[in-house]
Amino acid sequence: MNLSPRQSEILSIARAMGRVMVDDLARHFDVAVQTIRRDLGELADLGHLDRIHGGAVPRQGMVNIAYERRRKLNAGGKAAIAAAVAARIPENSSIILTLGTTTEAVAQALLHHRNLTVITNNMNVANTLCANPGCEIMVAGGALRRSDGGLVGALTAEFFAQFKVDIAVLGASALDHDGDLLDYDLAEVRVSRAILAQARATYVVADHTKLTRSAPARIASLSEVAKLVTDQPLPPDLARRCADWGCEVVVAPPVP
Amino acid sequence: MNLSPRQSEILSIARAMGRVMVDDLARHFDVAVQTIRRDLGELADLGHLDRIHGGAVPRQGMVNIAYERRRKLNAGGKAAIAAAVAARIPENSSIILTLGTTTEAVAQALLHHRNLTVITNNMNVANTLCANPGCEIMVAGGALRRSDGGLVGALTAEFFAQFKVDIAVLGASALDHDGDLLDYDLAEVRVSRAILAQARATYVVADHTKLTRSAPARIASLSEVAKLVTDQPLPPDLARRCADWGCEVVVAPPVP
DNA sequence: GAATTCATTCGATTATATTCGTTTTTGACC
DNA sequence: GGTCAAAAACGAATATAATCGAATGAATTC
Repeated sequence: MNLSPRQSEILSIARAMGRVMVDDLARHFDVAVQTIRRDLGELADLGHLDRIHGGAVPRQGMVNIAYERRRKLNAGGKAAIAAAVAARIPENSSIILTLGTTTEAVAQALLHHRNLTVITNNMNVANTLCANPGCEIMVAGGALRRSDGGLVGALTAEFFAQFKVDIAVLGASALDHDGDLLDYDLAEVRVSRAILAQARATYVVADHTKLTRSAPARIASLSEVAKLVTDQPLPPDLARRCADWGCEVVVAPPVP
Repeated sequence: MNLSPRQSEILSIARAMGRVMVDDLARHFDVAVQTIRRDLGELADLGHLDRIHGGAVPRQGMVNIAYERRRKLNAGGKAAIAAAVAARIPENSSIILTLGTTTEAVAQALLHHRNLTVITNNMNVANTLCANPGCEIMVAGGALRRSDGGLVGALTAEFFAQFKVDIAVLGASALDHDGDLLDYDLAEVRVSRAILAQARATYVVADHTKLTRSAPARIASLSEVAKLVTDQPLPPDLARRCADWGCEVVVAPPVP
């Protein structure tokens, strides 16, 4: 999409002033505030600006817009799941955190746990948990994927093979009606499978939006998993299947 | 969640002053103390601050004060060295970047190189080069050291053993008169030695402050190194020795 | 134990998303 | 050129959501 002249000017004003306000811009261009809002919204979608209440600021850094948007998608549900998972991870334990925005929310929720050992192939998780001094962090080696800060590939799987942890927190791109965990990227699936083998218990985190999606590669079945933590009740047939498998389904209560 | 402008400013005030008080901030921004409290609470939840009674202090996680200071120390010299090194790294090549603030400056200077493969055990380097889409990044696995974002340990050394690169850019804590590269941490030294073995050519980066320092562990001798890039001429005896060894000494011209 | 400071709730204000109808622009065709 | 239909841009109205400040009682510091 091309920028309108007004949008270009908004952008240069924003960059020059460090911040623009909706009202000021509406007066400056003599248009309605809704029009300005639309412009700002589009500029934000294109990654040029960040919306703030009442205006916008030029975006600094952060390479990946699509990923930022994914992170905001159902942020409430993810926070709820994260809190529920964190409550089920005891202090003084060792865990693996994998890729995915939900997993990153779990890392946020673990900021105040003490004496954790966290092994992760997610740069965002590592950066987040840096702020928790009571947490030893092992970063898995591998090729860095810009789109989400993930470390993937054969070397990553090998790395995980050297550990054995209490709990693995596994993300997934999709969760189908048969209870299969699915993903888009085969390299990532291999890593996930290696992780599954190295954990005494596996918790899968997946918000309800994952139930309506599909993906080509299969990671595992919920039958191999100890808990599924989600934010809305499962469809009855899947819930029954989980019960048969002994996979505990945790529906996280919303956090206020 | 995105930080509001006020939250960002609170954060930078906190980092600059070492501490912020609720009342002061409320007066400074001309808002109610409850509003400030809310901001501080959110910043604390995000791991940026720690609440104390009446205010907050910056959380020292990865935002290591000592490290930040080291990074600012002789920043000009480091930038000069970085530019000189970047000029000597051709595009379409594979390199290793190790720990150290000077190495991080090199990463900064490589932001516009194309088609690089960079292998690093430095989280800061990885985060920086994320912004360069023409650069494939491999992150070495290992234990994350909060003080400098370094990945160290036996696993890290093993990881590097699987690669062979054109150039390794090696940092060092100290450089003594005999031309020995020294470091404080034995685990890091092991990694550095593993790297030395995996590179067709090694460039050592060390600004002049490293010449007056010492450290207990020996990484290698300059005789094993192709180039030493520094920011001020070496003492004559060391310069002569480097010449004998065939180690080219590059004195980087200051950048304007 | 007195005084701050804090967390929480509530309501008021303001900003936002969304929808809809109007105006303007565009481009194709006669 | 002129006409028309489709598309885009815009503004108004509405419901939703975010922000802020005041009030309350609990927790804390001294």
